[in-house]
Amino acid sequence: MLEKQRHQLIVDLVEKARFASVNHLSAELNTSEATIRRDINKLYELNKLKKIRGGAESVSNDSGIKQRALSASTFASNHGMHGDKKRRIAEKAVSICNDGEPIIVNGGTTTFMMGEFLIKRNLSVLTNSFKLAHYIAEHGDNQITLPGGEIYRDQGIVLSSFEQDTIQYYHSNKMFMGTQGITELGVTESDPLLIRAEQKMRKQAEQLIVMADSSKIGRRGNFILCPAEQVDILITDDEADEKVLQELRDHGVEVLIA
Amino acid sequence: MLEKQRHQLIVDLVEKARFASVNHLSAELNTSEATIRRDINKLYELNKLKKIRGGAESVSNDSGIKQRALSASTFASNHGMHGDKKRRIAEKAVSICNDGEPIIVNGGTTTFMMGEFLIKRNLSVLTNSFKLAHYIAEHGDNQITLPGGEIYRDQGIVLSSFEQDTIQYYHSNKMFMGTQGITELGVTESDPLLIRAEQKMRKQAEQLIVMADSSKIGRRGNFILCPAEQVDILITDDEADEKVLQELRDHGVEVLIA
DNA sequence: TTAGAACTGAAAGATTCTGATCGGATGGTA
DNA sequence: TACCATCCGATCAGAATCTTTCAGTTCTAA
Repeated sequence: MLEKQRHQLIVDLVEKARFASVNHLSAELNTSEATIRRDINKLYELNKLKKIRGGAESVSNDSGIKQRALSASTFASNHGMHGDKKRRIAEKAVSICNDGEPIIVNGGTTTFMMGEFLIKRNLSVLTNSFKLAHYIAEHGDNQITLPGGEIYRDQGIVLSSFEQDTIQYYHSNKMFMGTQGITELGVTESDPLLIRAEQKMRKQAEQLIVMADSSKIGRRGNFILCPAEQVDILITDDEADEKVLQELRDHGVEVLIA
Repeated sequence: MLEKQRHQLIVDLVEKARFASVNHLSAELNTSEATIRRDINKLYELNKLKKIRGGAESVSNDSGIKQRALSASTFASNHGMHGDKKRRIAEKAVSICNDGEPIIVNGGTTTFMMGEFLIKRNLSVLTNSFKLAHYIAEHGDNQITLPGGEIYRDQGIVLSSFEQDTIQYYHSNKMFMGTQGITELGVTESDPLLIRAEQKMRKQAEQLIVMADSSKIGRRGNFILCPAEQVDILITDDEADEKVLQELRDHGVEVLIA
């Protein structure tokens, strides 16, 4: 990571949380505390943040609050029932990507959490999630590609009614998607719009990777998206029903525990 | 690969991601780091990018860190020299649209201000401005269509390198665009990227409506976008040079004062 | 075709950055 | 106050990056 990028991330993190400790920053940016201290000193010289014992503080009172409101909504979902699990699953998902690799990410709350980890990596992302694209555009420097189409606010996605699409020029090894439920019968989704969006992108990727926290395992949603055989990898957490997982393995699904 | 091509690619990559490391660029362009460094130096001389340790940074966005927040920067510009004028011009632009009408809006700061008024109306909007789309999606309930493509952070636009595009299915009476300068010789723009984006969308609209505050009237930018004859309506403010306006009228441009 | 200019990749040396370490400073607690 | 844990700044070796130089290649114009 470039020094400038690190500086930007530090300021972002400080702005977002109002305060950030040296320890936290060094863990977050995967660098030594010495470097963080040096960075904080430089940013302090530039008046980009306040230096306080133990870390750094946001320099602006006004805009700080505004920005917090913005990002608060994005991370509000983090603290849901299965927030932590989802977050770890998202982390695991990003970790299996290779540097520089182009990936496809479908809209949804689970996949949205990949954003936090994607911005630390150098991956090229195609996503129909307007929210994810916006998050990465603001916080990261990944290359981002959006399909064309209309914005569906409720789903937070961009979807075109036409076959011709920017997507067709994109190719990737991995496509990531969330799900409402997965059983040995297949992957299900709750919203037909999401299904259409998913199917468009799925053609362009070789591996289909499904992310589902344990509450989704063995559950069935309203609409069937695809049979279990077509899933290459399932990422879930350690509370998933082992019986269902075994059935999925029998259908050729590789199961990863986050 | 020709040097010129390489330079273009480097600038593109830097624009898209805001940063690019020497290492990454040399891998991406399949050339030695020595060459990349030389290229970066040349492009730096030409002010096409900023040189930073480890790589290069996008030049468009000066003070960087603060402005990164896509939505925060939006109203900052409101308070610029011509902020009020721009705002009134944007208001006028929206006012000439008919309810329910589909319109095309090109990226840029002036056109962005249309957002504030668009959300109060019932118009269907096609825009390549990621910022504008985000603003309307958050604050309004208009139907929004985005072209597919990659996100260019500094311009805040989505642009595809391919001809095939969602845009081609869209048709509209009116296309709105800002400009860096307009004279009887034509409409000019500062950023070649914006030109590419503009020309794609222009084909889909019947009327071309240019928005330019008085400081832009009679001024010339770096790149010529189109001759004055192709402009149907010009919206400007009451301080515009009347002599230039008359010349434009003689070229068939209808001039509206906001 | 040839001479000269421009470009490229590689290597050497200078510069800057990073991570680790250590003594001293700071804040909290009894 | 005395003690402890933690944090900070200074320092140094090693790593990464930058500039310069040089030799080989490609391009250009006569």
